[in-house]
Amino acid sequence: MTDQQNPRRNYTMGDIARLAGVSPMTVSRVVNGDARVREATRERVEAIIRETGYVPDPAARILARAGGGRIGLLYANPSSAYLAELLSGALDGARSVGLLLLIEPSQPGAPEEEREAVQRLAAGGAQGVIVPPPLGESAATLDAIAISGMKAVVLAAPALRDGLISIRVDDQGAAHEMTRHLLDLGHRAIGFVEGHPDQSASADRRQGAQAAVDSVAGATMWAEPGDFTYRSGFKAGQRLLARSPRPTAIFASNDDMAAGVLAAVHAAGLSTPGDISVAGFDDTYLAASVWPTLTTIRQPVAEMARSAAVILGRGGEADGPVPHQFIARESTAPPYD
Amino acid sequence: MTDQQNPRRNYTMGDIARLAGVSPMTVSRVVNGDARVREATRERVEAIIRETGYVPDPAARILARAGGGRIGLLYANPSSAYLAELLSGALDGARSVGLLLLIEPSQPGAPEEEREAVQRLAAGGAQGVIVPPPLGESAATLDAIAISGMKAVVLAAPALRDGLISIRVDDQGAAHEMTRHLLDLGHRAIGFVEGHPDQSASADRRQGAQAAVDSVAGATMWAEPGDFTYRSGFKAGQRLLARSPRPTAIFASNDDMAAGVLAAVHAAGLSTPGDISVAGFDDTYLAASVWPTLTTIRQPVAEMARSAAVILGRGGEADGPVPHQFIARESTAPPYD
DNA sequence: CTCAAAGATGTTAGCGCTAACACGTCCGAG
DNA sequence: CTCGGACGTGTTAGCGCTAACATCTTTGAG
Repeated sequence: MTDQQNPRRNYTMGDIARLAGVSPMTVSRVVNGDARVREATRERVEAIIRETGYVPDPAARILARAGGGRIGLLYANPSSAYLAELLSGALDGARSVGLLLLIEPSQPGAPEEEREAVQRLAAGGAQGVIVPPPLGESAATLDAIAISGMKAVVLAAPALRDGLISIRVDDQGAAHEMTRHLLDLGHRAIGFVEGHPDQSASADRRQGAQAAVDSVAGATMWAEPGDFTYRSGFKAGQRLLARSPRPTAIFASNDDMAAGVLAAVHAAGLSTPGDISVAGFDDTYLAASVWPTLTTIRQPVAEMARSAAVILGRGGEADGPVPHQFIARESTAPPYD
Repeated sequence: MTDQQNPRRNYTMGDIARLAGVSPMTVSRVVNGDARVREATRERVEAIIRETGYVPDPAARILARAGGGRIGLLYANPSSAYLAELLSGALDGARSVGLLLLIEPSQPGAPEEEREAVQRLAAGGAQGVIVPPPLGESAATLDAIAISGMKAVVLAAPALRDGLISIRVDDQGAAHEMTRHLLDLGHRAIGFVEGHPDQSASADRRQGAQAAVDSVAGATMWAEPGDFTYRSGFKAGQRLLARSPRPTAIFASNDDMAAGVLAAVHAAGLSTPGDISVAGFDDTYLAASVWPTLTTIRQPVAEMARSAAVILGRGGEADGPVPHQFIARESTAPPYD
């Protein structure tokens, strides 16, 4: 009955269909890239869509898919440096496969909270869930996911359970590469700051670094524990600087800790990279903000999140480790000597 | 009380209605807190809901409200420290008033991108939009919002256009309070690092600080420009430390810059708070991570985002400035002398 | 008691979209 | 020429929920 009443209403699929002289179903096919549409028809519809700026209503889309088409993204507060990238990537990936992204805060370390976050996602109708670190190695979260029956893609962590899909960089290889860089600059006494012991990437990175050091005669590496926080990096840095002989380069397992190391170096009255080279890992926002800017390894978080969303939507597997990238900045240089 | 019931299949409103022996409409009324339901009925339905763990399908809800019930959240990359809090708050607020939150990345400084982000939100059917800094003071974003006809709540910025609602702390008062703290400790030569000139909070904070300094005889303040980045804080810190007489305390307009100042202090071979006290603003994650931890002003970002969502959903106004909180940590102490 | 105004609940009709199937066309094999 | 089937496109029937109105049930004033 009500034909054209609300002027400020957005176009619906029906409007587009009318304008293009086809049925709504054909518009739907065009929008979803269904192959069985004649080229001429497709073009006509696409022209109208472009003209009107039509965007299909996600809610209706989801609903029509009978409860399907929803995926969840868990997020943990502390990794806030990640968050923006994680979010853009996941949002983008979800949009590209026509999924609704449900976003749910979790609280790593509080099993009950973790469980509830997963349950809320399941209750919200999510069929799959993207699990960023450190949740991907938490028993509480993984158990809750298993019970819920959702598919899951874990980011930057191994697939600890059957059915999990893992998307990660080659931590060991990347750490090897960074260490190699320090060795090539001429450093022989290298300090290493480990990541959180509960995350397997920590061990991987350490092993990669160690392997590189072992491959060069006369090179030594001292490792200090850390937990991926600025503070732990600061303390580990202090311990490493107190050693004698003092390392001429310090490689921290992530950027936050590298920034902490930087503070420790300065607090000790030394300079970077003049006295001590410092390297980080992840290439978060921080890496390019601190002074001097950090030489680090770029982990394509947005890309990884996008893939995760696509995999959850279309099915399919991760195809091997995600490529990382070595980023040379100001914090590393040859040892003064 | 976490029942371990299986969330296998998702219940629909019809299921709940059948189990409670009422019509779906009555369940809808209970779920939405409609007053016109007999107490006995309400209780029966609520019991079933609790038992089954039923959660109404957001997509269906939105759809049924005929395009209504959607609000958008713009987000800007650089403010990543904010993001986690912003997101939790907005998500929470949206949920509490039954709205779907559309999240859209924007790119402050790129007018075309900003415009498109707003348009995507409008095309997605958002009726209102939450605008975090620095977008709330960008002409491109504000114009696009005005054209789209969406309501908008700007966070931490003034209402630069008619119809905008602003939610912010009393920047001037908070800065006054922090400066007062430094003065009370005995500092008389105070350095101030300004925020980005395009954000009005920068001027507010500066004025608050200046007013406090002016109220104490013999106290002086030197202000250096900055732009809210770590790097600008570092540089401003260096300039302030080069002054003579050297300030004994430096108040940076946000935590990122305060961290930069800290680095500058250490790079100059000085210590905090022994030689120089340092204070920040915002109380982001960083403030509690750096060493020494920063004395700062807590801005309840999550709370503000939650209110924004609720205001967009229910209508209503912001009621005056949001209360801030002074947080004393390790980075401030009496001047050594 | 009666009747109408409240009060409580049910019915109907979609919201905008997409499965699943039905219906043309047009083709080449027989 | 037929006819089966491939291909394009339209039709039908909801997905789970909520406005708007219809339909009962209470009330309590008169």
